[in-house]
Amino acid sequence: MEKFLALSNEKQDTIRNAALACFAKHGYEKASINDIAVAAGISKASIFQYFGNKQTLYQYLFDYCAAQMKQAYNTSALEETTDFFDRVWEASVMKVENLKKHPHIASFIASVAAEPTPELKSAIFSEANEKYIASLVLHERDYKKFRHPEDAELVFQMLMLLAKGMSVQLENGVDYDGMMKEFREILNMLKHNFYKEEYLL
Amino acid sequence: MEKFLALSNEKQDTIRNAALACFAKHGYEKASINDIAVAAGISKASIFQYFGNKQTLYQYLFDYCAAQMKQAYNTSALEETTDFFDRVWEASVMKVENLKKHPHIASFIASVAAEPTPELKSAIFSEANEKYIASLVLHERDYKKFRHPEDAELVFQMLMLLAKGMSVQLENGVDYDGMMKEFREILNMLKHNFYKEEYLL
DNA sequence: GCGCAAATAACCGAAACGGTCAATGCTTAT
DNA sequence: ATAAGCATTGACCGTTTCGGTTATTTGCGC
Repeated sequence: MEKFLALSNEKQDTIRNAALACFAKHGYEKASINDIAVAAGISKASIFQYFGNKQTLYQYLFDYCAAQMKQAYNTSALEETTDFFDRVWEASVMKVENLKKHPHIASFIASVAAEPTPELKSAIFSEANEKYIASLVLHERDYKKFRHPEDAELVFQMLMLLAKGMSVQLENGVDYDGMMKEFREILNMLKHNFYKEEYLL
Repeated sequence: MEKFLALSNEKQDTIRNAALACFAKHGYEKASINDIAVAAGISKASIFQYFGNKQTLYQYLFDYCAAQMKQAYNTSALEETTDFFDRVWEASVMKVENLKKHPHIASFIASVAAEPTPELKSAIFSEANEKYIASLVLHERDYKKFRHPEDAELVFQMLMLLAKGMSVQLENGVDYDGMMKEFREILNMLKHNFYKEEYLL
């Protein structure tokens, strides 16, 4: 594996992305090293040169993704933002920026959770991370801004579902910036309809 | 193929579901007849007895899904319902009931669209169907009920995204009834916050 | 027990699998 | 220019699995 880490960063990225995409799409068993090699534009033998065997490559990708996902969120920025909808927006931007940089990590992690041999660490870790971010976004002190304070939690759950829908769209090739622009408009609209007038500037 | 149609409906269903799930998960190339046979609890040879070859089976499933999806929506009921949010609810119930009955059709159709040899008929047909339902749900005459009539279209787009998010959750094993209950609550909440008071009973 | 169709175990050649290795380039130091 | 050194790969290994066929077994009405 030192062989692989000695490569240029761009080449590492190409290979990682090819492997992540293949494993995500086909799962561990059905993704062949040859598929990955072709997708990466290198020879099959090179991959064995770099990683020794299929399992080691898979484990490496998993560790890489776990590390990358921890970096994805800037939690301190979230803590400093005072408005609920602004925090939702910030967290979404962080998520999408990360998705732009590493387009296949999310679907790879999702596919690991679906493996018949579930190292469910992945699902658990990934879910725990999401829950943690969620807990940073919704606070009780946000409730009072709502015309009907009891709506706040349901609005939040709705926004989580909305985010899932957006992720699907992005995976299907919808453009990032257009999607984010629409999402920004949705947040503004929700704010104007759900907040008391005194909290709208 | 007459051999297959002579089977009992339950057995047909078992085999179809197994095949749909395998093709949806792995795609045409990587889904093997053996996978399907094991999933269906019958022998590989039987599948060839019924369908002759892999391609014929795939084509049969595609035709079957297309036919099934046309039946899924009761458009006349939609046309008779006068309130926007009620129509959204009705269309969602139809979609979810269909998903309960035929759990793998949606993902199979989605996977056909992702085939490297895209008979893009599937994507086009499926999308056209969705667009048509959408056109039945939102009418201009709904706008006036909104506190801000210009919000109506964006609310609708938001609800479409929300539906996508819900589909993801359902595919991941979240229970149907709980999800639908939450969605009903969301719709009520939106209605109460977006409609003018005079339109709330 | 017999006849017959439905189901399958056993099998086919071909292809693809994970993995190895000797031969090729491609640098770089002399 | 050349030889050493190393990253890269085409060709190959034994094994498994592929789509598809065939010969045998099974279950069932009579």
